[in-house]
Amino acid sequence: MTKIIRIKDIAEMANVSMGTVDRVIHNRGKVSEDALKKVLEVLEQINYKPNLIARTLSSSKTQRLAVLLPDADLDPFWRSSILGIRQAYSEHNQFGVAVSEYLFDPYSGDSFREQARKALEWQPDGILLAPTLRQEALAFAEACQTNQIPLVCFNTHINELAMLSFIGQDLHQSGRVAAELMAMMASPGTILVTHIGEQVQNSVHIGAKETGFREFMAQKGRNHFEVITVQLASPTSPDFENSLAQTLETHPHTKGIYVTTSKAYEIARTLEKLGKTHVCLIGYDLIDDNLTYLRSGTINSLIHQNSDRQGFLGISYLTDYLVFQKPIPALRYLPLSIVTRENLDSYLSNIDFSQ
Amino acid sequence: MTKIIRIKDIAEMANVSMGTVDRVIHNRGKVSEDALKKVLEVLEQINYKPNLIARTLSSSKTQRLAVLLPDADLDPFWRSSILGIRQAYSEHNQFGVAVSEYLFDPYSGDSFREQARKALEWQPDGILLAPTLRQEALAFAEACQTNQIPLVCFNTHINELAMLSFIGQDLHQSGRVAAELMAMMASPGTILVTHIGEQVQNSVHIGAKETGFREFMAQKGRNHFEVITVQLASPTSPDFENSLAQTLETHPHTKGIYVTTSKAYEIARTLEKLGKTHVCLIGYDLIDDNLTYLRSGTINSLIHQNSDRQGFLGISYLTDYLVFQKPIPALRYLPLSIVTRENLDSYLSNIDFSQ
DNA sequence: TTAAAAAATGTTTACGTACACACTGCGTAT
DNA sequence: ATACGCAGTGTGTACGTAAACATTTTTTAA
Repeated sequence: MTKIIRIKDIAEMANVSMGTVDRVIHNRGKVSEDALKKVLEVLEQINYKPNLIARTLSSSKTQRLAVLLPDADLDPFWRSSILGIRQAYSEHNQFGVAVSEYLFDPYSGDSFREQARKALEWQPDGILLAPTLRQEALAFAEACQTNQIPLVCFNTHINELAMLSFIGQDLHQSGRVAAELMAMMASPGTILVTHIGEQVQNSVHIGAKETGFREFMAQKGRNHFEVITVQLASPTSPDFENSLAQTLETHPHTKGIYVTTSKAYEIARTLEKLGKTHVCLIGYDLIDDNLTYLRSGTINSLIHQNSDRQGFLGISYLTDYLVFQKPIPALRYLPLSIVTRENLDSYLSNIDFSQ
Repeated sequence: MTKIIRIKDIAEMANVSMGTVDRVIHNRGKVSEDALKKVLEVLEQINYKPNLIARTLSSSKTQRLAVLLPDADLDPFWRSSILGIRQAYSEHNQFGVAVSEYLFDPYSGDSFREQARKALEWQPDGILLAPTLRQEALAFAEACQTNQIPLVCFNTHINELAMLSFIGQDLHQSGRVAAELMAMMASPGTILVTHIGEQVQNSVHIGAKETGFREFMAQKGRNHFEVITVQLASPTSPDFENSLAQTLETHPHTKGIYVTTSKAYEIARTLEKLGKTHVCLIGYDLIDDNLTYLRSGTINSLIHQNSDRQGFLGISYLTDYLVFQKPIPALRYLPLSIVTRENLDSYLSNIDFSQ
């Protein structure tokens, strides 16, 4: 059992005071070359590990974490992210972190900019961002950089955006998983890749999924499946049902539908109305509406994006970085979880992510 | 921002000293009814949350955690558990926990008893146990109870065993998931449920899986599948291959094999030799041998028991309980993760479980 | 009734770090 | 010569809790 080495011990070894050692460790300057050298030598030699408990207790400054993500009332997809974030907060607030949520309309640049402004106004020490809007996110990231505020992003990866860490999924591979499932479950025929009233800014995000899906199908399903991309109207518009019904008429051998977003329930609802529930339907995310149809069997499988975990890890990473000054990974891909009727509950029962 | 309430504040509010408050909080006795009442009233009123950081710093006693599980060299299944345990250790040792591993031969009661003895000899403050051997585990749990050492179990649930917390999976449901997958992937015909040279003590453990599997098949696959249970020789014996070959001859319409343990690779190897790789093979756990055959396609799907996470959580729970004196859940079921060729890598890349 | 024992209560210190503050020389400006 | 600034250094206190220790009050026994 190696005895713990304290700043006091280092000071004694280097024949200086604790204050000097402290200044060296934190690069606060005001140290003579002579003393600096002596302290560094000792540090080198003994591999000093600061006691994070003591450090946290001592500098009991609360770290402010601003969270910037779409309003779950406008898109239920984000509900689970929020849950993960709150869970992380409840576990970490004892370490002196404060979390403030800024919710924006995922399709409004103005809304984003306003919330971003408010977030910065709060003078946070770290920011967790869901960069759904490309241009706006880039501008915001730049603002963070000039203000020296560490930024962690989740869910949507934007290449050029400078950030401390990204937490999300491999979208390309996620498309391949969907295709694999489709090949397992659907009979040979036409497979639709549907885009539902999507905004332009999501194109990269969704494009990767489709590429992966088609890649797998080209390799493994060539002889059995014909993949066709269709654009449907927005579910809020009255045209939605018609556009789907018409598509199914145009492609009478449709055996499967891949929905690249969390909106599979919209398709499921319409399929049930049209009496076409035999079509194999694969979508994303364990939001309530999807679960209903997964349970009823209209949705055959969902790929779980682990958004809850994304949010949880986002806060955890920022806490580790700011409070404990631990290194955090630049990229964290979460598992591509396949959810079916039978293993659904085993995912739902995990409301807690600790660890 | 609600100001933090310290013991000192409580003492002032109740008109007693800090010492008295401390005694009340920790039930140390030596407090008059009068004072007790006053303090309890204040505590009731203000919902006191102790500062765990300060608490840990103050009582800087190292907690010793003994881990008792099978030797991964004797059964590779346990390798990932160890990884999770070590990961948890590396994240928690800053809070003053020491972890010592005691590895036993999973099929030898003597080996277990010896390691158990050594573990207790070390005088641990908490124990993490994989109770693979029923009788021995029960005896050990009793010893823990008389010694007042908190016990957390993982992987194998034993009903009558008194423990602080269990971490594992819902085995019955896991069988259902396997059946669901089988129904998706296999053509109609005979499905074998194989038991490979299993020991008697595992019977309960494995029985639950088979029951779940059959339950699903009875409900959903009645018309397509015939489920037959077969007992194969141990893979270490030369009879193994023969016993499988013969079984396949006896059941010529075999379209799927469900292996209730992590030994699917043994079947896969033999299937490849026999040239019968078209049989749909479903097993458990991401151990290296299994991965090879999952990648080659001979194994169609694996159910991931998240053993790494089980180990990680085991240590985390004990740390929370002993160091931070946090309440921990009595039962924690982990997700029944479905792993296929396409989402395999997304599971493997998650070497870190933090959070 | 009083000394001793026991119970109750109060006070102090330690945990390891961070940081404000105090102090020491030394050179420069007044 | 005295005051001042300044770099370098050392000291003290706070963070909130736990636990050892010291003191007071109450109870018990002779």
